[in-house]
Amino acid sequence: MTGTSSRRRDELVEAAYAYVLEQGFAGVSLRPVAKAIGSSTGVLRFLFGSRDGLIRAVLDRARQDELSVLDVLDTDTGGLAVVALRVWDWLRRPEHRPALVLWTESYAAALHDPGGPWGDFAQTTVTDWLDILGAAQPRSVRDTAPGRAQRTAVLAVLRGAFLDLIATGDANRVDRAVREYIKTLPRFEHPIR
Amino acid sequence: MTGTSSRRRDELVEAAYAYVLEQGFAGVSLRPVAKAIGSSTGVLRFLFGSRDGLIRAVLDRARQDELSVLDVLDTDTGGLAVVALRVWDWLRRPEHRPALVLWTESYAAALHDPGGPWGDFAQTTVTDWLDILGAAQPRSVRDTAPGRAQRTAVLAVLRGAFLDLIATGDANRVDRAVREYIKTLPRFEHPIR
DNA sequence: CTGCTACTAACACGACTGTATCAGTAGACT
DNA sequence: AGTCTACTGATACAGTCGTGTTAGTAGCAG
Repeated sequence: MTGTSSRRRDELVEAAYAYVLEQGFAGVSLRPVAKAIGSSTGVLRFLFGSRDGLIRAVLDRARQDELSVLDVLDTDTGGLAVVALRVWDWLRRPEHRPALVLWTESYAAALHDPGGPWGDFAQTTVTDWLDILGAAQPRSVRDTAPGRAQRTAVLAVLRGAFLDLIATGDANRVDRAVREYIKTLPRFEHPIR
Repeated sequence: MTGTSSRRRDELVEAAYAYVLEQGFAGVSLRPVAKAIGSSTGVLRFLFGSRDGLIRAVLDRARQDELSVLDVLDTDTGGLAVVALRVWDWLRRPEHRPALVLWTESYAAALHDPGGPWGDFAQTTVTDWLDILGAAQPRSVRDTAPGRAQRTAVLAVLRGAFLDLIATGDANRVDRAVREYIKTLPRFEHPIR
């Protein structure tokens, strides 16, 4: 009954997500969360089963937010370079900063505690994005080692760049770095549908 | 008296560092740490002042470990491409994985809690490494916007790549991505001493 | 009305947290 | 012998943690 969705549960996940975006996962304990979102530990435990259940629910909500980039992506046109640029334009927006900080925290937590509520978040988020980028590569290279290496590099630049950006805030320098890297990619390739 | 170094303090920092490399910073609480390293909460508080003091000491130790790459670096020869490759050869070694996981955790923690014991770790580690990479660039480009963008991209690739590596363990794919990226850098430039 | 579902409120339990206090010891220096 | 420094050990306090329990309500279906 704890994984089931319900009206109230959805509301509380949304509120808890907003709370965690501000406070981070680290400091999440039931009582403060409950107080902040207008609930109680009893209710949270009823709806989510446990603290880990709540964290899993919020993490799912965060993942869903992360994958909202896909709405603006359209991997069928423009090839890897254009898609990479669209992703970057999403990543660099200041309003996404809290989500990226939270992403970083989740990634780190998953790395040294794979048994925790984060599960295989780190591994999954890498392969998910590699798949997304792969969809923008021409069919001829997509399943080759060079093709995998290329999208791996693109992902690495994007990840490294936003890490830099959220730490230093130096948008000009980082933005320039990403754009000049993307320029080196083959442009106007499009995958065959 | 808490920041002062002493024989016993140094031993305990070393032991605590080893412990944190395994357990991560998140789960660090005084009693378990003390027990694991053969000490007690009273002693830890005497030598480090507080839990935050202990964390700062361990983080300092970790930073010192991270900067041990400099011993193998020699930014005076080979230019940015060669230096980047040397850094990558350090990052990709399996025995450095725990340190990189810890680095990621510290970075994330510093991002959403700049007032905590991590201080400005995230910002500092970026600028430190940009400086290191900058030292490998020719003097002619080092202080230009394109030069800064270039070392920013290099750092981004390295960071993104090891994030990928420690999550997926797919050494072949990631290694190939990094090497092929580095190939696109101007080679055999050396900075004027 | 009954009964069911979804949800809420209040309180208690044992474990664990960082911090505090204070008496005590081993070793070196004078 | 005296004193100082560095360190140890034990115990205590107040607070927070996740979890458990139990009783209760509002709304709707029959």
